[in-house]
Order: sequence, then C-alpha cells, then structure tokens
Amino acid sequence: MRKEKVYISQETVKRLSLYLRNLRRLEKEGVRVICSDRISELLDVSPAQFRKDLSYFGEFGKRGVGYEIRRLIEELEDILGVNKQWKIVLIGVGRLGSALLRFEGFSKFNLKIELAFDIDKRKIGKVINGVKIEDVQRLTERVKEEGVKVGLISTPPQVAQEIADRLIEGGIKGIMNFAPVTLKIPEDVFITNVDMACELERVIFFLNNEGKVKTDSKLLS
Amino acid sequence: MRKEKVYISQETVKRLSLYLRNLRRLEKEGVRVICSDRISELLDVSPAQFRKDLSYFGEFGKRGVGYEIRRLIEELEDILGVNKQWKIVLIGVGRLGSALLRFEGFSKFNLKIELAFDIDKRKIGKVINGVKIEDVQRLTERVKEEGVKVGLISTPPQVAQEIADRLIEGGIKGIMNFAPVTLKIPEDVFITNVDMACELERVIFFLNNEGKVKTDSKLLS
DNA sequence: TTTTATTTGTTCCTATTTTCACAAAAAGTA
DNA sequence: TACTTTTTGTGAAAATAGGAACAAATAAAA
Ligand SMILES: NC(=O)c1ccc[n+]([C@@H]2O[C@H](COP(=O)([O-])OP(=O)(O)OC[C@H]3O[C@@H](n4cnc5c(N)ncnc54)[C@H](O)[C@@H]3O)[C@@H](O)[C@H]2O)c1
Ligand SMILES: NC(=O)c1ccc[n+]([C@@H]2O[C@H](COP(=O)([O-])OP(=O)(O)OC[C@H]3O[C@@H](n4cnc5c(N)ncnc54)[C@H](O)[C@@H]3O)[C@@H](O)[C@H]2O)c1
Repeated sequence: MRKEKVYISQETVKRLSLYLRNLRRLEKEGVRVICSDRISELLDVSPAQFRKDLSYFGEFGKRGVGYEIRRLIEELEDILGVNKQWKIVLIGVGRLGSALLRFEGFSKFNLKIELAFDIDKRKIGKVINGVKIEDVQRLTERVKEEGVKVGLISTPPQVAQEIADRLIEGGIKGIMNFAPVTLKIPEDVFITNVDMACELERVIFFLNNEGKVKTDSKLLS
Repeated sequence: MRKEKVYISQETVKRLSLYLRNLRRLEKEGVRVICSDRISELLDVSPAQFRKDLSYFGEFGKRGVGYEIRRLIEELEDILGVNKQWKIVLIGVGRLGSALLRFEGFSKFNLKIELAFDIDKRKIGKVINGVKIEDVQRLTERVKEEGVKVGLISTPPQVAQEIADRLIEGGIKGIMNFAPVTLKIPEDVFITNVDMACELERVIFFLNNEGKVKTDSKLLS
C-alpha cells in the first residue's frame, strides 16, 4: 500500500538506480524473476534493504516467489523518471566534458546530452557525437529556448559558479557538477557533486590507516 | 585529547578531503586563520560538524580564535595520508581514462598516475602526460614490480572484475572504479565506485518528483 | 485439501550520524 | 586583575538509517 507521506533518502535513490541497472542486465541474460536474496548476492545491499527501498513506492513482489523483472524495471523507470525524455546540457567540452559527450551509458536510457557549450573559439562549431558545440555566451538564452532542465558542469572550477548561476537563470533545476568547488544554489535546484579528488583521497585515507581499519567503512584510530 | 578507539565514518573522510581543498584555497587567498562558522558558510557543512570531524583526530583549534590554516592543512594532509607519495595505476586509457591521465587535479598533490594499461595495440606504447601506456597483459606483474597500491579502473564494465582481480593479485589495496558494475573484492581491499549514471539518475529523480520534494535531500511521496 | 517451502512487506529495535548546547579556554578591554 | 567576547571541544539528545524477525501471502508437494 502506498504511504501517505514518506521521506526518501538520497542513499535509497542511489540504490534504486543501482537496482535498475542490474535488473536490466539480468533481463538481458534471460532471467525473468528474482528474489531479494539473489539481488543481495549480486549487489552489496542486504535483502531487507532492497525490499524496504521498494516498499516506499509500492508492492512490486509476490510472496513466496520474488519480483518479476520486467515489471520491476518498469516501476523503477517510472519512479526515477527515466522513462521520460530529459534534455541535458553540458558546459565545458574539455577532456572530461568530451568523454561525457561521447559516453553512451547516459544516452542509452533517455538521458541524452543535447546541448554543449564552451568558451574556446576553436571548439565552438565542432560536432561531437551529433552535438554541435555552441558559444557559452548564449548559454542562458539557449537553455531557456530549448527548455533544458538538467546541466552538467565540466568547466574549470574558477568559472563553475558563474556557469551555475546562468544555468539556473535559464531554468535549470538539476545540476551534476564535476568541478571541485562548492556551488551556491537556491533551495529548489538539486545538485550532485561528482568529486573524484575526494574519492581518491578517501582511498588514500584507507591505505594510510591500514591495520587500524576495522570494517569496509570504518576506521579505528 | 586523542581518543582510544574511534570509528571514522566515510562521510567524515569525504568532508576532511573537502576541508583540505578549501583550506588550501583560502591559504592561497592569503587567509591565515579561520573559524568553523566561516567554513560553514563556504562549504555546505554545519560548524558543529566541522569541529566534530576534526575532534576525532585531535585538537587543532584555539578557543576564542579559530584554526590556524597552515597548521590545519598539515594535520589534514597527515590524517588523509596525502603528504606521502602514492603510486597510482590506471587501467583503460579510453575517453574517460585519458581525461584522468591528463588531469592535474590529482598529480598536484602527491597523487600521480604512474602506470597506465590498455588492451588496444594502437594505444600501447603511446605516452600521455609522461606516462607510457603498457600492455594490460603484464598488469599484475608490473603492479607487483612497482609496488603500486592504488588502482583506477576505467575499462568497459565487462572486463572490470577481471582487472580488479589482477590488480588485487598484484597487491593493490585501494580501487577507484568508474565502470558501472559492483565488483567483488576481499575485505582488506578498499573500493569506491564513481557511478556517474547513478548520480545523473538521482538528479532526474529529483526533477521527476518536483513539488513533492521536501528538503535538499529528502523527498515526499 | 492440508501441509510445507518460500519470500515478501513491515514493524520494531539497534546502530550510526548529526545537531544542540554549554563549559572551558583564549584574548582583548577596562 | 576582573570582566566581556569569542569560539572551541564534547557529552547528551535528536534524527536517520539499517537490520532482524516475523506474520501474511503464495506456490508447490503430499
Ligand atoms: N579531467 C579529469 O579527469 C577530471 C577529474 C576530476 C575533476 N575534473 C574537473 O572537471 C572539470 C573539467 O576538467 P577537464 O580536465 O576536462 O578540463 P579541461 O581544461 O580539459 O576542460 C575545461 C573546458 O572548459 C572550457 N571552459 C573554460 N571556461 C569556460 C567558460 N567560462 N564557459 C564554458 N566553457 C569554459 C575550456 O575551454 C575547456 O574546453 C574541472 O573542473 C576539473 O577539475 C576533471
Ligand atoms: N566516458 C564517460 O564519460 C564515462 C562516464 C561514466 C562512466 N564511464 C565508464 O568508464 C569506463 C570507461 O569509459 P570510456 O568512455 O572511457 O570507454 P572507452 O571505450 O573510451 O575506453 C575503454 C578503454 O578500455 C580499454 N580496454 C578494454 N578492455 C580492456 C582490458 N581488458 N584491459 C585493459 N584495457 C581495456 C579499451 O581499449 C579502451 O581504451 C566504462 O566502464 C564506462 O561505463 C565512462
């Protein structure tokens, strides 16, 4: 039964996305039905966690049987919203940006980078993966025009705040930021920072404290 | 006073890394001393959180004054282990891998990719950013030889598990994985998954549930 | 039909994380 | 020196998240 008011944590959302990807993989392998115990073996998530994550949104399984994969994929796509088309804009077509632009992992599933901007005259006009790189000068205007709602920032950190401001002015409501800066954004805009340097330093921290570490996620100092 | 036995959460470690980066930036701007309230304005972390994170490792501030930035930078570098040299190996020099290889954000601070491997004959032998791309066939052997302890996996997901196994056989103790798969690794190896597709879907989830969203990290369904 | 096997959905409990709030410390001021 | 202001470090409280455990549901077996 659907709940009246439930707060979904960001950790849950991350896991939903993880479930979806792996269910798709399983379906491709010909699996039709799966139970939470099997999911748990595959991913690093407890069976109870899997069931609980889903329970926030409804009842998708059959007791004594498990989950019909096709059905669950569709439910998850609906929950996450990836069954709809979302226009994405990329700003900063440098080394990382052009990797993102060429990456099929997004576009495979309705998440397609449709606009790209850079400040570098040599890049403007070039077409990568079917997307023409435009002048960042026209960013706000073009974002409004196209009704884009999601932005990926892969510019140098120095200009990332300015880019974010202009995206938001253009109506962007969700940002994935790769620049190593903490951006100031209004409450109604969602941001996720992909911070590779932090991630790498986390690995280093673990190594540096080897022997003193207790579990996979804890350290004993 | 240093604690006998304290467990440090991964969230704390991420924040330590964030603090370090921003303290470096502040120092460059000429700031000498900072208090937790100012840090809190700059980053998206409460002053109490900042103080508590640091308190797990010692007392670095001065009451009524704040934290001497130089001192704190050095303490954090020591805590994270980034004051030591760490050899890093990259596997899969494709679009993402070559961006990583060329990225100065890591190498600036003792985190240097020193070995790179690929399976593609056209890439093997090429030099990027001073690093010669080697044949992945010799991966385990070379990792042992060089005593590398950290590995970045940016190969296609299909081969990521195999690469991880060979890295671990070679003595790797920390992995940053960019391939969208859940890798099976032994307890004593640390792994962090940089999962951009999940992150992007998290943004989409927020947009898809707009209006029903309560706070920056919670959703009302 | 009854019994046995599974496996979900959910409640309740436990553990972890964050925030609060304040004594203790430092430095300036009178 | 005594008083004021500021800000840390931290124990206690509040908020969150995770996990165990079990009734309810389903299907298969007897
Ligand atoms: N390369 C990596 O592997 C990597 C890893 C982690 C984080 N990052 C971060 O991602 C961002 C991009 O990194 P990169 O290595 O691709 O850098 P890059 O220099 O290769 O690319 C940056 C691009 O942004 C463009 N640009 C600069 N100012 C601009 C502006 N005002 N408007 C629009 N475009 C502008 C540049 O012309 C360039 O094409 C940086 O913030 C970096 O710290 C990169
Ligand atoms: N490009 C992106 O922006 C992006 C974003 C998110 C995730 N990823 C993930 O990162 C990984 C790399 O992506 P990419 O876009 O760079 O792909 P890519 O195809 O450009 O690069 C993959 C590289 O790995 C090499 N490779 C293949 N098999 C190998 C093996 N057995 N041993 C060593 N090297 C091998 C290939 O030769 C190639 O150079 C993928 O798993 C992808 O899903 C990429």
